[in-house]
Amino acid sequence: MATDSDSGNTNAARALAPDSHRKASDQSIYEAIYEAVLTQRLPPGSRLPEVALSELFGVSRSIIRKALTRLASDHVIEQRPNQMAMVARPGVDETRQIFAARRLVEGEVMRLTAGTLNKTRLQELKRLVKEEKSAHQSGRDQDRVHCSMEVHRFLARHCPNQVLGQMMRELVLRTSIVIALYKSPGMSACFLGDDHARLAELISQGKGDQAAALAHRHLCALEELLDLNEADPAIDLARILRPEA
Amino acid sequence: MATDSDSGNTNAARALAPDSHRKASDQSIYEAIYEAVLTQRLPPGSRLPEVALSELFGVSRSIIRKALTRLASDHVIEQRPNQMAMVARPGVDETRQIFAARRLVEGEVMRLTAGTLNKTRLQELKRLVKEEKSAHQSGRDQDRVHCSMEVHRFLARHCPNQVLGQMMRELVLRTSIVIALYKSPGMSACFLGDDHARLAELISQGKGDQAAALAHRHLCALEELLDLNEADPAIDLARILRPEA
DNA sequence: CGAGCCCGAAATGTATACACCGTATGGCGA
DNA sequence: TCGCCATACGGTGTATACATTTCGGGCTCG
Repeated sequence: MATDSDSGNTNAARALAPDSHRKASDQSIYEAIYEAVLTQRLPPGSRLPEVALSELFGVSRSIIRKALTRLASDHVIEQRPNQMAMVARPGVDETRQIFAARRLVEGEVMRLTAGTLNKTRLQELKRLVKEEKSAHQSGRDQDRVHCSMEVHRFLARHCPNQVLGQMMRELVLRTSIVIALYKSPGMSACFLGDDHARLAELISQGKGDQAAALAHRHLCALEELLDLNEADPAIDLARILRPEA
Repeated sequence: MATDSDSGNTNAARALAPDSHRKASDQSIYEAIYEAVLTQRLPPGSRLPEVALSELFGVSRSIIRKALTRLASDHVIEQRPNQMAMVARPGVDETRQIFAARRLVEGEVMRLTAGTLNKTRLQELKRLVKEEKSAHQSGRDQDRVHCSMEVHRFLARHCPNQVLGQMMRELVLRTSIVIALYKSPGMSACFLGDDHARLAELISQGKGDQAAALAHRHLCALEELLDLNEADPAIDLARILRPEA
C-alpha cells in the first residue's frame, strides 16, 4: 500500500458524516449511506467496515449491521462472508438489465403520474429542474447530480402506485451506481439537453404516453453514453483502482 | 377475544420446522419463513417472536433478527418498534398496486423469456404444470398452491433479465400474501382454467407477446376473484376518527 | 359491579465479549 | 534476491447480558 487515494480505502467518514452524528438510529445510518451512494460521494467499491461506521455514528455494531443488511437487500452494497461490505460494483450484464428494467418501470410510472400532481407539487418539480440547470451551468457537479436524482425520485415518490414507485427508486439508485462505474471521463451524467424540463412539462400537461416515451429515450441515451464494452473484470478493476492523479 | 383460532398466535412452529433445524444459517431461516409464507402455511398476521424462532432453529436472536430484517425489506413481514414481527397484511390499495405492478413486470418477463428455454427447462416447466393439475384434481391444496407458485417463479428464475426476474419473484410472493388475505371462501386460488398450461405452450413456442397478454389476463382474472370491497376495521376507525367529521 | 391503576412477565433494543476467519507483514531458506 | 511460510492483526460471526418497553392479569377504590 502506498499512494492510495484508492476507492477502496476507509475514507467513508468524510462522505458520510460531515459533522458528528452521535447516537444515530439504524434508519438514519441507512439513509446517510444511501444518500452518499446516490450522489456518488461513495463510489462503487468503497469499503464500509462495521467498526469504523460504529465509531463514526456513535452506536454499536448491532445497529450498523442492521443498516448494512438492509442496504445489501437493496443491492446497494455487497456483503460477502467474513469480508468488509463494499458499495456494489455491478457487471456489464447486470447494468444492461438495470437499464432495461428501469425503462419498463419508469415508463409506467410516468404514465401513471402524469396529470396527477397539484400546483404545489408541480412548482416543486420545476424548482428541482431549475436548480439542476443552475448547478450544471455553475459547474457544481455535486449539486447537479443531487438534483438530477431528485427529479426522478420526486416523480417516483408521487406516483399513485407506490409499489412501482418504490421499485423505481431502487432502480434509480442502482442506475446511479453503474453510471459512476462506467461513465466516460467528463460526461455530464444524466444531464441530457433539457430532458428533465421537457419531462416536467409533459407530466404537468397530463401527457402520460409522451412522458413515458421521453423517459424511455432519456434512459436509452444515458445507457449509450456509458462504456459497456470492456468485458474483462481485470480491466474494470484497473480502471476503478486507477491512481487517478 | 374468544373463539380465536386467530391468525395471530405463535403456532409458527408447526408451519416452519416439522423436524428440528438445529444450527440453521440466517439464509436457511430466511428461506424457511419465505417458503412458509409463499405457500400460505403462515397466513397474513401470523406473529413471529424472535425468542421462539431462535429456540426453534437453535440459534441466537442475532441470526433471527438478520433474517427478519431481510424479510421486512422484501415486504414479507411488518416490523414495528417494540412489537413482534408479523406476516404482512397489505391493505386494499396496496393490493391493487401489487397486481398492477405485477402485470407490468410479469408481462415483460414473459416477453423476454419466451423462446429462450432449452428442452430440459421446458420439460421441467411442463412437469410443474402437470403436477399442479394433478394436485388440483386430487384436492391436495397445499401441493397445488406450491406448484402454482413454482410455475411463476420458474419463469422468473429463467428470465434473461434477472433484475426483472428478482422483482417478479418479490411480486409473486406479495401476491400470494394478498390472495391468502382476500380470497373468497373456497376459491381455487390461481388455478384458472388451463392458463398455466397455455402459458407454458406459448413460452415454448416463443410467442412472447401472446404469453404476455395471457399473463395479463390471468392476473386480471385473479384480482377479480378477490374480495377487495370490505373495508379494514382499522381503516374504518381511521375514517371515523379523522378530525374533519 | 365496573372502571382505573399497578405490577410482573415477556418481548424487543442495544451493547459487549469472545471465537473464528482472512489478510498482510516479516522472517527464513533455497 | 526471490519465493514461501508462520504469525500477528484487524475484521466479521455469533452468543449473551442488560435496559427498556409493551401488554395483560389482578387488585383496589369509587
